[in-house]
Amino acid sequence: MRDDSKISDAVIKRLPRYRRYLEDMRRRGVDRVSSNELSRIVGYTASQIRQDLNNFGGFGQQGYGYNVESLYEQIGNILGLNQEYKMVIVGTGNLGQAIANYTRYNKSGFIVCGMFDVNPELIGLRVNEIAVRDYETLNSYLAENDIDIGIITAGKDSAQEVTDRLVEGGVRGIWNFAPMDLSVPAHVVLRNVHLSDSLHSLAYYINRNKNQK
Amino acid sequence: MRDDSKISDAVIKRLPRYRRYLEDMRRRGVDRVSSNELSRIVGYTASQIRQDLNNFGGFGQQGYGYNVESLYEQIGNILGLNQEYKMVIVGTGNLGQAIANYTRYNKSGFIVCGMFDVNPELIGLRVNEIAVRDYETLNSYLAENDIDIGIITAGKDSAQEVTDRLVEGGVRGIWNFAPMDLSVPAHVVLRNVHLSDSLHSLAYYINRNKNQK
DNA sequence: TAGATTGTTAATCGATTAACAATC
DNA sequence: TAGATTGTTAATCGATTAACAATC
Repeated sequence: MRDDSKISDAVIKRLPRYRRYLEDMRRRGVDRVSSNELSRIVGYTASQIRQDLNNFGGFGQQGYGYNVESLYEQIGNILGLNQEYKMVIVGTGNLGQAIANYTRYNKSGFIVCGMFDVNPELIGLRVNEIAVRDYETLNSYLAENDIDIGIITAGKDSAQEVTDRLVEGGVRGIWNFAPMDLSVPAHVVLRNVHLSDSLHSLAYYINRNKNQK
Repeated sequence: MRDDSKISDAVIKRLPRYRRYLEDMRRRGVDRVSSNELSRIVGYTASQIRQDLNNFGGFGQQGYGYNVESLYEQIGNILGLNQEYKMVIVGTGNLGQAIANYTRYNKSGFIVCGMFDVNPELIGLRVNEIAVRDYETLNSYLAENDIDIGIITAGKDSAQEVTDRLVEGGVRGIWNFAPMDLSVPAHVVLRNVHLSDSLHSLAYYINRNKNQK
């Protein structure tokens, strides 16, 4: 295995996609796949697939290809999906609930342990079987529980303040849905989901297509 | 203005981000900005900012920089945010509601006109002031209304079927939240928000950081 | 005019693709 | 063994950065 820190983000972002298709094949009972076949399915070139995988080691076998089950597992290991991650969600609106729901159904290692909100009407309610706690208790909750990931589905105005508390509380990663850029120390990982940015770029291509007609 | 079709997606994805910061400056009453200042704020190099903008024309002025208000407007125009987009949401769970909510508050040109679901308990309800309609009526609704964007917040299993109906109904863009890749004809734009992929890549970096300590 | 900063060309860097020897 | 397909090096392509002449 190479020095992981040199592997580009572009490669890392493709891994979950490979894994998604391998999961599919695995379920369908396919047990081997060549980089060429995989290429046709996932839409990257066979060469790129081989390059990507060889950043982490030789998972294939000449003349045979890749074992689907094994490659699926290996990619999971690379991503760290063989572990559990404890998460808290700050902001219990529809988006926060949607995420809590999703991770609950989709039996994965990402476990929502706590949900927090400032709204007194929500505090104490059970959302998706998880009690909504008072945001004021977040600090003490983080002190008592070893939380890996903080999910920010709170409003833009409070997002940085929430972030600071989460970082202070020892989370190692932040998944941000607020439409702004947060600052975090270097040892904390930040991943943004900027929905409006995504929608705006969609608008661009819609117009481009229209103009071409 | 150059041939838009040659502009890379990387550039397009940066535009909403520029615009976001310009909006901020504009609100704070700043009226000019140099590529150097902008660089410090948005985090791309000044060189890249100038390159990006010059794909679409010369918006700056030598010795002065860029006019904040004007550049903000121009980027909006490039993205097509000076128009309105009619949207339908298929799948009225938390995620669908979150999006309906967001676009309603955030006074933009993206208007949710209809929401659709298969669940009889939801049909007829008003969610965020928009009536939830029977999914079976989607075809006729699309025939009668000129819808630009279809938002897929339905489950994975129905996502492709929903897509086909939306395409058949004449939408020009699809914003997909289902955790799978859809096939659409070339004239329809597809933008995916693969939340689990995003979370999985976050997991990778969390582990990398941990291992480095 | 002098200083500042753009627009744009040229240089560099990195990522993707092609090619092929190694080997199952 | 012959055929297939990987792992890996080399070539290409594209995107980012640097540099600077143009010009406000």
